[in-house]
Amino acid sequence: MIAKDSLPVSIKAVAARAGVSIATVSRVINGVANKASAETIARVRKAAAELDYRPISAGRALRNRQTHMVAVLASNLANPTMTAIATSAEAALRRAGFVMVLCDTHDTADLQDEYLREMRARQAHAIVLLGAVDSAQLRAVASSDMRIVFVNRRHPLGWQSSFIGIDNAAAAVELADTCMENGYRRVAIVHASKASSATQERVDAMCARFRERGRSVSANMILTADSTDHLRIGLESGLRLSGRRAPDAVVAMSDLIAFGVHRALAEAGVATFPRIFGFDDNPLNDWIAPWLSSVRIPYSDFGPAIVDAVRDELSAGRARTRILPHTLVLREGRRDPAGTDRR
Amino acid sequence: MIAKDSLPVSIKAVAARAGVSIATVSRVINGVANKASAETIARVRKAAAELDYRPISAGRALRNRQTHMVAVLASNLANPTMTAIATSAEAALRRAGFVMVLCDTHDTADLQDEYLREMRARQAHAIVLLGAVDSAQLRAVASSDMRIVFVNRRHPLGWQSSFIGIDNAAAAVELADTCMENGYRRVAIVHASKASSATQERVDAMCARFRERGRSVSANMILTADSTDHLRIGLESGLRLSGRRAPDAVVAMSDLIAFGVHRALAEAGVATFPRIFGFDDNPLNDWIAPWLSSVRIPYSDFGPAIVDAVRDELSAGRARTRILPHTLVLREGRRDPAGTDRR
DNA sequence: CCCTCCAGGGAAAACGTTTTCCCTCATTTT
DNA sequence: AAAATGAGGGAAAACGTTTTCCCTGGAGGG
Repeated sequence: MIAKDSLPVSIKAVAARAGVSIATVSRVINGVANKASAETIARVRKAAAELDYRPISAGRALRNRQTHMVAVLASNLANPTMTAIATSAEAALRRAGFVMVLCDTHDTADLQDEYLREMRARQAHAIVLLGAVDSAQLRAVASSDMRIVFVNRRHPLGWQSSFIGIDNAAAAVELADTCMENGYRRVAIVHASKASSATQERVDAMCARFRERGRSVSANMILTADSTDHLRIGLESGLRLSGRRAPDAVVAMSDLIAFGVHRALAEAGVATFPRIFGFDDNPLNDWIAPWLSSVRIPYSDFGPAIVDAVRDELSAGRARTRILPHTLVLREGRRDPAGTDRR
Repeated sequence: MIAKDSLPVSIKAVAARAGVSIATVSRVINGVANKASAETIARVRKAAAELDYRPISAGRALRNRQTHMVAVLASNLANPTMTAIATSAEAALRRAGFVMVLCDTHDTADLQDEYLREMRARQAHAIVLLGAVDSAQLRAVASSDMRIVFVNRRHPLGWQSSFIGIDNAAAAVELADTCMENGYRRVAIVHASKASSATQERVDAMCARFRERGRSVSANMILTADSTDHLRIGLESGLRLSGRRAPDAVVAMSDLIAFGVHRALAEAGVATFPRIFGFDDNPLNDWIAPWLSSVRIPYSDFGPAIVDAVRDELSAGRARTRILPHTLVLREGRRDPAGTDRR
């Protein structure tokens, strides 16, 4: 086997080896019909294969003014659910011929802006905002031709835009109903910032449902904490909760929050453990959180949906909303450290 | 506020607006000294700011034959530890002026090859192999000038190369010693494919240590399963384990494997629960796996180390090995579903 | 007063593609 | 037999940068 040239092989090299012009090579590579004889095609293919040629993407990008690159801007990669969605996106994008660049905005406008600008400069094919936050560039970008897809959280300003997510209100209603059917009378709600449309929708829908069924929702049963770290929010809220008369159930607006609550209650050594509900259904729950019931987001459906959205935005559709089906996963596993399950 | 041009603003526009040539704009943007008067610099800066100009990266890439893009090829993004490292890498790379493209090779040679070729075509600044597998392109790429950094797993063929990871042998010895100090006489070892240098080193070092201290290591206490899914490996091994006389301790070569083992034992309803050890120390362990002791990999140190490696490879160093410090995190939390902790 | 040198800045080449023209034959149609 | 058509393929422009030359004017030194 011959050692490869250390300098990258360009279309010129292939053309020379095949004895044709670079135009012909380009056309063969791109499968342009009726522009080369079968014999020429074969010769070019052979030369390309022998040299292990692959077009440098910078040249293509310059000419075509677009790369086959999709940027995923996630608000928090420490959240396993985000990475699960990103993982699904990666696979689907690869199958569709894209590569994924993954960015963590840490839920800040500054970082999101920085990345939006960077991705514009890199001519990303599309940008997926996995948990968008309001920011200057986000507004500016609306007037450009940039393809943007919102996932989980809608546009912070409510502007019309492509969206992928679950029906948060419906899921919240299901949770409320489940609580009432199980006879839980004292239900605590723990949530992160309501700047997130998802959180807002969930909390609002739950409260509305309770009231609709004639239950009052006391304000001090709705807890939150000033942080972007869901674990911490859960922990702090859980500690505050453990100081009072115990609730029958706790509904956390994300699994991470639920983890925090659970830990707080466990460490506080509460006597009776409440039923705990979450959102997302972390892929690991079956394995390590058998005490957690959760609204499962269909991670693996997100990838394909994102690819669809990216393609749609390209053609015409613009601003389609895709609601993916969620499932309420009820788990009955041990719920407290002492093993004194109440059922 | 004026609506932005929908067509991207190029260096030409800035030059026109500032009344200078594009050469000057380029030099000002790139901070080339002694090539522009203070006044000119100010004018160019102003024009660039007003147009919100940022150089299209394709142009740069073409000219400079390199992008500021680092590809991270992970063997399994479903593993939270991998994503934790990737997350750390993302942050560090961003601070260093790079963007990260994240790829999942699913531990297959085909996908790794496909991505290696793709990233060569995209002129990635460097490639980080987070769990490399042997593949044709991996061998081919050695003779090119591509910068490659191996993380966690060394080069599958043992070739000299940049490496970042922990001292697996030392950690394994610590684990073995801990087991012996605690008086665990029947210790089971569960591992994934030994094609991974990390796994190999861990298992070998543990066995060696046991023998060194005069303990025999019976083959039927070393379990594995034919899968790349660590959870499944753990589950299957755990089920086999639960059919026999219970071990005092189980050492899993990754936390995911440990999760699988734990679930198997819990579902099998074993009477006495063994102490369980893992590797990686999943960031969520403190919250949801208080029964798991684990060798903590310093995730957040990986990002900076990767950036260093990427820079080193550039200049001269080539093939430096960076061993990051691990910690054995011992947890004493409830270990079994029935709460009958043995201590 | 002449020469040298330097700061400041422009023209143009080069990077690797894709695609639009254009040209040349050979074949078919009138 | 002349004309139209079409297949096959090449030359060159264009995409947006960076950087190498080159030019000009003025300051400093002899």
